[in-house]
Amino acid sequence: MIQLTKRTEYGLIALVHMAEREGHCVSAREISERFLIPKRLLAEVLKDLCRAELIDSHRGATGGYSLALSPDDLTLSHVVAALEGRPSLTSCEGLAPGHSGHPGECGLEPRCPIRSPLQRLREGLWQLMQRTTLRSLLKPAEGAVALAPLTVLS
Amino acid sequence: MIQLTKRTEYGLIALVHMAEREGHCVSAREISERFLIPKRLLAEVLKDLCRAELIDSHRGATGGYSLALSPDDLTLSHVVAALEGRPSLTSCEGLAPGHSGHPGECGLEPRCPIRSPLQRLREGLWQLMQRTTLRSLLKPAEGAVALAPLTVLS
DNA sequence: TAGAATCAGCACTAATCTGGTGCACTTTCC
DNA sequence: GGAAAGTGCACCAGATTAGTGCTGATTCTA
Repeated sequence: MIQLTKRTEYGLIALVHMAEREGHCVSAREISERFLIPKRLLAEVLKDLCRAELIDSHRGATGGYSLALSPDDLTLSHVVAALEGRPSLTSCEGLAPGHSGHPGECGLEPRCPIRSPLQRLREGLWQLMQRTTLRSLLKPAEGAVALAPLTVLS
Repeated sequence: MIQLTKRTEYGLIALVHMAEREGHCVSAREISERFLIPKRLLAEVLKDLCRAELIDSHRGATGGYSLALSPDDLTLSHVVAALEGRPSLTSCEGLAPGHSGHPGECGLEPRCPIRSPLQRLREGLWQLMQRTTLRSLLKPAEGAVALAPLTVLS
């Protein structure tokens, strides 16, 4: 399915909130109460974002989370990679374009006719995510400009 | 998850095969044997493609399927829409940009901060699929040209 | 120094989705 | 009339996702 998971959704909401509170430390409780997100689940998500070094965590009574990157540098691709892993459009796609990893992964290997073109498509989707910065998610009106033209050639 | 389902994958493989045999009638059995796809599942997929009027079916002993559209007009967006439904990146997105359908669908309705920007992103993804024609999937080498530049503005 | 508030780690459950199958039926060609 | 093809509906099993429980570690504040 072509859909972001709830985890990614919650992660993005949290990141947007942190960006608007830049400089401050935001607790999981605050976010979960404000946006009606299950607190425990949000905590899992934030933990993963922390492991991916997209945010910093601060323990203790007045602890919480804050952005580790500027909203201009943090992109949707970072978030998706941290919470879902890098997307592979078809089951037989390898990781890198070179695809030196698991050559036998695709049962249709020698005859699969759609593999290589779909890899290009995935690259296009990935570019789209790489160009979608957290900043562009902040203010719906302004953000539009940040979604730059995308080319899917070669 | 950002991934096409097996159904879509099988559908694309079948469509590519039909395009290469344009004019002929291709049976589900032929495709399933050639590409090692479970026949019954493929039949389900082809049925859906038929309902979406992307292919024509011909019953009887020498029956089978054939393209209802030219490979230049049939796009990935058609196939995905027929087999998975139009993608909605987040759970709270409505169908149309106007979103007059289910106003209460999103529990975070008034406060969800990522909704509108992600709708724009989805539009970008959708454009990407609309510009990916069946023709561009045919010959990996030539097809590249058909993936035109994509703009995600406004 | 005690307590409260916070993050961290692990395991677990329930619901949903996906891939795949069974079977009986209809249509059409030979 | 029979074989070969598509159609319709229901069903099963495994994987994924959403969400929860509980315990422990850290750190601020009173």
